[in-house]
Amino acid sequence: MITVELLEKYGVSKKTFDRNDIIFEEGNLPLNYYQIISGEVKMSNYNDDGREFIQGIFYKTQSFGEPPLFLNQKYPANAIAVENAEIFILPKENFMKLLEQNPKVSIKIIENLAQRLYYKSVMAAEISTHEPEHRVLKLIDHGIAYFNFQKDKNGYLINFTRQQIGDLTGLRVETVIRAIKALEKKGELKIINRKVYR
Amino acid sequence: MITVELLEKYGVSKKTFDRNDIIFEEGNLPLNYYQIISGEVKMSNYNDDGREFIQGIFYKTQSFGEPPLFLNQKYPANAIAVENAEIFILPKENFMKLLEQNPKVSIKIIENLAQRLYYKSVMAAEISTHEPEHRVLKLIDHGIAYFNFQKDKNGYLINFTRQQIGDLTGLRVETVIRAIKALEKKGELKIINRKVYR
DNA sequence: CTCGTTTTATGATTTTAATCATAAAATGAA
DNA sequence: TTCATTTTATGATTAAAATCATAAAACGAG
Repeated sequence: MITVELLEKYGVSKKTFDRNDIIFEEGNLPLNYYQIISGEVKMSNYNDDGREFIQGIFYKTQSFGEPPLFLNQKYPANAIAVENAEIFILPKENFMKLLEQNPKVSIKIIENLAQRLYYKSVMAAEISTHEPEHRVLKLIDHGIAYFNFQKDKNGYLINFTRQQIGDLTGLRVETVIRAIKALEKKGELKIINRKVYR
Repeated sequence: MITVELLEKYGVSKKTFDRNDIIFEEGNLPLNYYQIISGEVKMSNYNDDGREFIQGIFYKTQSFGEPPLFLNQKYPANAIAVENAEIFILPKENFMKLLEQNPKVSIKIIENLAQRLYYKSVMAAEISTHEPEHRVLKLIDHGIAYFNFQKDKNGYLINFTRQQIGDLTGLRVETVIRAIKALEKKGELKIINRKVYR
């Protein structure tokens, strides 16, 4: 998102997180700009009985957690490393100075926020008004365009677990399993030794 | 959002829309920047059997529909006048030139997108993992902060219909009616001749 | 390699909100 | 000011996904 050179010019630091480490927590005030060097990060909420909702999954070069930074509001969700991750951390003041002094970066930020808003619009409509199979398929098709799914001879490998798909679509894991089976039967996707291809 | 003077400098035009007029439609490519002068606009989706999901409601001074403009993507939803509305319309090229030549406007845009992303994050988690009463209350509390609800001696008047609340939370109107009654019984809000106060 | 954990899987049962039916009250356009 | 439409309301019924129970397969840390 923001080039390494520019980040270093403004005093960025690096930090590593192990699988399941918390990067920041819901309810806390934002202090930094975060940009992934390597690994995978999820932003998610937990309701009172521990049920998870995944707001989004982020990969290398992507930033996350900016909205509350711009609004001086508390984080609406937690950021957690899904696998070992290396992350650039830039203190808020430095980040704001960087933005001010480099107007072209603003455009990049706008495009990034616009992209995330677009995803949330699509998924909100799905979750509210469509049945499980439709939701799952929409998530998968969005993922092919914006998550880093790899294509091989069987098609795109959807490298999410059934549980993750459930947490992204507001469905329980059993419902996702049954929806995926039904979609396979309809020829919308393939299951090759438990892995999903589209 | 953007000052009238600046908009006029870049050749903005005004257009009026009657109640239920379509401003733009899902699937179309964005051609303009829209900013409300007066009236009320909703962005919403309809599923196959006509069920509506309202992405957001916008009032005077607010802009809407920018994300696809920045991404050169099709609109993910329709924009419809909820009541007679007067709207500034600035062609895309002019808007982009305005942005380029006025870096401070970018910051305003960023803050606006961040605010909308924040709302969507909160509501997505609600819709996915919480029961009707919780969802309705969260929408109302968000509305007090960000929609233009007016306070009087009974508290904040929630000037949404039960149907609108349903379309914003993914619930059917009967469920919303029952949830509001239950919330009144619990003392979370008041119903004074059919109007909801919080 | 081994063993505990996670993931996928399937069937039975339950719960919850949707749906269906109906109607009174309120609103608004002619 | 009348009449069609919208909004609020309530009860009965249904359908769909959640929940519960259980287990095999796969994975991964040690």
